[in-house]
Amino acid sequence: MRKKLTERVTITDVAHTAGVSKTTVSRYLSGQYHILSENARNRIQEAIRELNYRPNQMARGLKQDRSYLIGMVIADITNPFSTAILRGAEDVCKQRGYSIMVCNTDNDPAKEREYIFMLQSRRIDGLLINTTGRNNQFLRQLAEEHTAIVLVDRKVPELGLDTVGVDNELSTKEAIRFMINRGYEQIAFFTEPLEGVSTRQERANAFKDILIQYGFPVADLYEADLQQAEPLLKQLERFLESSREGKRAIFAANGVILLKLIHALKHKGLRIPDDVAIAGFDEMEWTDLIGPGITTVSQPTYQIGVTAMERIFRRLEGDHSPSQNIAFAGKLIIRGSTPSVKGL
Amino acid sequence: MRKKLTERVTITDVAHTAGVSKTTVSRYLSGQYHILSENARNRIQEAIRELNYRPNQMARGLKQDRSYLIGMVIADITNPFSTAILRGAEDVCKQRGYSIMVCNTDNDPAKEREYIFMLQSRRIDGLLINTTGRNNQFLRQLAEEHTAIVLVDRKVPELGLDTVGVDNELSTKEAIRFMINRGYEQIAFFTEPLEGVSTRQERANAFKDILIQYGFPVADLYEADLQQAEPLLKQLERFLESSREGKRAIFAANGVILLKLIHALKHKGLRIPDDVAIAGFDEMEWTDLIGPGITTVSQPTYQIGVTAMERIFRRLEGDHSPSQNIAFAGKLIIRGSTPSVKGL
DNA sequence: TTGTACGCGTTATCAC
DNA sequence: GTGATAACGCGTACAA
Repeated sequence: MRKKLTERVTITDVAHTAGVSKTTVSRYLSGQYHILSENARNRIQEAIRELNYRPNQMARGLKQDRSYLIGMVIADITNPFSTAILRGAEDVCKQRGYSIMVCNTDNDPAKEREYIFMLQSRRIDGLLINTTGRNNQFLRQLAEEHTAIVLVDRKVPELGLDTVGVDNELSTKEAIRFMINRGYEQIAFFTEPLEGVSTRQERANAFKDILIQYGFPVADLYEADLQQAEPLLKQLERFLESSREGKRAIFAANGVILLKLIHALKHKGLRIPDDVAIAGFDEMEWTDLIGPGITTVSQPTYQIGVTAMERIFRRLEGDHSPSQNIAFAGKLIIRGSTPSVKGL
Repeated sequence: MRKKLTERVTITDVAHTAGVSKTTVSRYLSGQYHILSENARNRIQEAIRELNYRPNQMARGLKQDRSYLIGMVIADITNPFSTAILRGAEDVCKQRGYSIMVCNTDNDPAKEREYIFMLQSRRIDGLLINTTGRNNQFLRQLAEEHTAIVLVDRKVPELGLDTVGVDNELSTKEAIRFMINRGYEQIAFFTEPLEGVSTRQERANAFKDILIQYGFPVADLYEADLQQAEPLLKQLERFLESSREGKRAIFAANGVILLKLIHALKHKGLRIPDDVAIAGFDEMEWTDLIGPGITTVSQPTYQIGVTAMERIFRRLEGDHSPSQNIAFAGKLIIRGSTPSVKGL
């Protein structure tokens, strides 16, 4: 056992110096002031101040079978989309005395699984997860142990869990329709691999649907793994070769790929929008500063975080209603990267 | 007391189904395989798998007086600088089975204090903090309770704690010297309020020193609170009115103010670098994409996070050597926003 | 209004 | 190699 060089102050110490019992102190700590004599209350308060006592959450948690801990499992904390959500989630947690444990998975199912286990060991009360979709059995397990789980951004219908995100179909259709109306005749949809990620699939499907609806002959859908740089470059070149400048545009399925595409275009010496028009998901702090400004679909990320966390607390408070799927409206922000095509 | 709808699986359950004692299971859990018979080991392993047992970290923590928890207190998790550090810290933690609890303070000392108390209640083993500098007494208290504390980015000399960051003096001087050599005759230094924040002070002082060294008559130092938009705009206008285009440049003390300045310049219809040259701290994902590219001082943020966390673990392992001040070299990344002045 | 006694799930001690 | 037992710090029946 670890040597305690400084003896920690416990509830017993407080009880002693206040001249009352542990029970009374415990009542004080949980705010049951009405059951306490004013005398006791004052003495306890004084003792706590004097001893600098802080209740041990591990002991409380053990006793109450509650950790007051929320796990947040995200693919990449470096992604502004994720941190904005985290920000919202954190604000709500703070207010309630909960803390958030962050876990970064890099979209790696193995890492995700390890984290789920760890969080399970810590007896988290709630979990906010942007899942790889490859650990459903463990998530189900967690849910059975009465952990309140909310899926953020990515859905897994078979799990029947609360979900919070943006309305992908509507937002994508609005954006693509806008581009069609601006006169683009070749519109490419760039996305990370679709497999298993609902968000990407919903956006890709919406893209295809709307193109069909407008009588486009083909849907140029490009999937690229972003682990390395080449796949995206290859796909981009494929598109550029098969299209004519002036009437072509790119739509990026999320902020990460949007950024990489802009980098790639710059690298190839192509101008926005003269050589290629571009737009995509995720408003970021820099999207209005690049070239003529980048047209984006903005998601209410902070609000998503707040809402997701509020659902968790609702569940923790005993709400057993059927699972909800909360989809916020995205907002199309039109900028110079998608001007009307010449001659319209 | 909370009702347990599902009985949780405990070490006792595992012991029963494996037909051994709790002690033996505990030994298994802590990896003392050499003391166990192969028979016992197999049966325990099987029982754990079958029951889906996960050891309760709260109970372990309570017993061992260790939480395996690290607190990370940052001003703004939305700032890429902070998340990159978090990323590094998280990677190191994961490897050791520790978890990180994130706390967002908005640079508000009151919030910071609340978080320190909460983390204290959770008996965190380590703390990585980007402090407001206003809660020194509580940090000292934490340190006395043998929490390993590492200050990130901002120093507080009086606390005598380990510190990890960038070499502000060197980096700033290199950047300003570079701008002087490029021919700028009026260089403004923009920063958030200096008071209490070592990083800002060190950079501001380095700026003044180098200007004096090169015989500049005055050091144009502008402080602006970024809570609202106007103060910065006012300061910017003040500089623009007192300087001539073509020979003037701005240096931003960090990434946040750099971004806001670029926004402000765009808002005022000023071109970079024609009307004003600009450079500043913090390389970000977009700095090479804006206009001719923004000259920046890049900090090894991920490495800072890794290093800070490694120091925490060093301390936890019993290293009692004097506190260190680890300063990484910044890297000047030269781009088009700071061209040579015409006529040089 | 207050206090006694027990248990939460785990590990450490000590004996076998 | 193994196991009984006492703690860790707290909350809560139950009794007073």
